[in-house]
Amino acid sequence: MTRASTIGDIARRIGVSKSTVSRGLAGSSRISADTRRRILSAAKSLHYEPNYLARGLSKSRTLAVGVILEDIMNPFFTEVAKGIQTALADRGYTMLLTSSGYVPATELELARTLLRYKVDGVLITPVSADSEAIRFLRSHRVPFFMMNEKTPDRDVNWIDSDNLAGGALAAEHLLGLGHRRFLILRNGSLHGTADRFEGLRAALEGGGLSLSDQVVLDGAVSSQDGAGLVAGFLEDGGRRDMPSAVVGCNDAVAIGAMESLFSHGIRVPGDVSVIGYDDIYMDAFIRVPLTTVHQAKFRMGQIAARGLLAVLDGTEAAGGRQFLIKPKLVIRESCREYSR
Amino acid sequence: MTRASTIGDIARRIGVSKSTVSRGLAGSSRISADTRRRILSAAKSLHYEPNYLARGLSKSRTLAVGVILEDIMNPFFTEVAKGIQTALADRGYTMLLTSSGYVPATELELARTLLRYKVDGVLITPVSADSEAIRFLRSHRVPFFMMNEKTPDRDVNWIDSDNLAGGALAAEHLLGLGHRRFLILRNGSLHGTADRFEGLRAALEGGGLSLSDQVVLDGAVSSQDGAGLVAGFLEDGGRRDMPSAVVGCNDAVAIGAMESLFSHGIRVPGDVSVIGYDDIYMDAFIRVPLTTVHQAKFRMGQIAARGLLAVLDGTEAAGGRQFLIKPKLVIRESCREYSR
DNA sequence: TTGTACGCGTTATCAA
DNA sequence: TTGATAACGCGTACAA
Repeated sequence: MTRASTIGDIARRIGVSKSTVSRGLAGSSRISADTRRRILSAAKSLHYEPNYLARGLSKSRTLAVGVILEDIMNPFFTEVAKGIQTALADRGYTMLLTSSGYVPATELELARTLLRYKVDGVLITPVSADSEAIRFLRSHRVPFFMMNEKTPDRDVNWIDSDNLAGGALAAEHLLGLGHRRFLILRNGSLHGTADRFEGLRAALEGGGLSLSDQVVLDGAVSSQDGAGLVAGFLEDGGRRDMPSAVVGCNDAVAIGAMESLFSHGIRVPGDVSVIGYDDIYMDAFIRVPLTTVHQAKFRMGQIAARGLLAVLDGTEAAGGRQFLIKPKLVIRESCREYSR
Repeated sequence: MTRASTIGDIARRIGVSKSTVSRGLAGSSRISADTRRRILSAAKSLHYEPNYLARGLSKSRTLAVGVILEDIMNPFFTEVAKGIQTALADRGYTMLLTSSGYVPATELELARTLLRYKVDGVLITPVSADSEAIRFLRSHRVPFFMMNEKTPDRDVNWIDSDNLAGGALAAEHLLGLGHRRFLILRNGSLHGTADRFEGLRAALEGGGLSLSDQVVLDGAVSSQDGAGLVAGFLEDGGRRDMPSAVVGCNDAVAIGAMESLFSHGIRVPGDVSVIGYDDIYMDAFIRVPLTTVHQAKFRMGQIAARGLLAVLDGTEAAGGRQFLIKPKLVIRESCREYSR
């Protein structure tokens, strides 16, 4: 295994010093046109590639940004990643992508690893706004941007969609269709979905309904969870008293729930309406195209990445950039007017 | 912004040399229990984190593996990534995940970037077995493993599913259901799907059919492509002579095609049968659950990652590990017996 | 068991 | 315009 060539090899080849080669490669102005040409040609024939470890060590900047997503299998997050990717590529930054699987310990481990690789900054959809990973990033003073999550803290950067408004949007749609009893699949430990639940609750009470009349199941995050919770409810006698609408805290959960309803012989939207949250691309393809609340995922990633870069450039203060995106209702086929 | 602490800081704090600290943190045996304890405690109170750039530079190993996928939005690839991730994590390696978007120039750029970050090896689902990225990796002698692709080259590592057999599997299923005319959505420039097409062709001809009687549309890779190709065909007069079955070169394409059929008032499987390839998780959730050919995605990633690690360990030769996985048919609801 | 000295590949500072 | 030298943080051969 032949060693990769370095600026030292180039220097030796054409008889100049390493510093001259470094300047030539960096496109510095203080260098003669001729030596620059010789340097470039030698670099090419030696298949030279710069060593970013050495460069990073020397400059204390790596041009790499770490990204921690909650679940790489959920198209919501990968679309956010695409937004990040384009924004970073525009500026010559590299994206180091990782996935926590919603596990706080993994999230912390990933933050730690990224820090050790000396990324210049981190973009993260945290499990919660005060997860250990977030505290870790803060205590180590790594520039970072939270996505899909918010916090009252004034010195943290975040971009989130207005989950309270979104939850209300979903509730009002169902109320408008005449629904009065709901099966709500939430996740109390994920702040974003907790807010959606709050918005929902407020809208229900605004409509004169009591939360205590609703069925609330906690712990939903994946489509498996959604299917499992619904199956458990139905097989546990819930069938006799089935609510007329199911509310998923995200689309994955709603899709799983819908599938479970079908396999128990319950039709959507004939017997029961289902609504989700996120507007992932597959919503249009599923068994019954899903009515949901749209989030601007690509833009979320893009804005967060650009905000982080602004911080890294030093053109922005280190913290306190905060964005709240308005969600909007997307009506497809999974919700229908309630008929006794 | 306070500088991150280093082994030098620890050394100064407790009055030993940097090498002693290095040994202490590495868990070397040649060190007294007492100094080790003092080192560890100082490291903790200083919030020390090792600098992987420096370590990598010094050891010429980074414990990082680069991964280049074709499309991070396609669940096929993210499931492969999960397999990789678990295999790498078991061994303390970090996964650097990237996505080429099927663009050869991007793929090359990513390979180059990963090399510059001095990853120990690369796992890649290449656009083709002799893409520039692959040639780049070979010429730079980076240990790598191709996934979802194969080559006759004896010294390249790869794992692929038997696409010829898989294509035949799909064809034989449809033939068995009585179908005789097919709309085939292929992609000639992606070797894997080209093989599927070959297997399909062979099976058709084995069944006494001629390829020239079939409708073959090229350039399919995403669900948008599938939808667009079908829409183009239908709106261009294909409707009058619609084949009884559509074959997608992957599930994304098949799902897009199915959606387009529906929006043109053609029922699946009532009027037309649809078959895909990959068995991505959403196949079960879509409008008409998709009959498809299963690929062991998670295992593919896992095997490739373990194979690469074996090479890095030096326990295996640098090249020539090759795996062909048998695909299998998964029957759902999108294909039905042909009736007149 | 511990310390000294050097190398990894690059950039930056200063002098020539 | 160029070169010598130090520095980035860590690991390691060698010496003590």
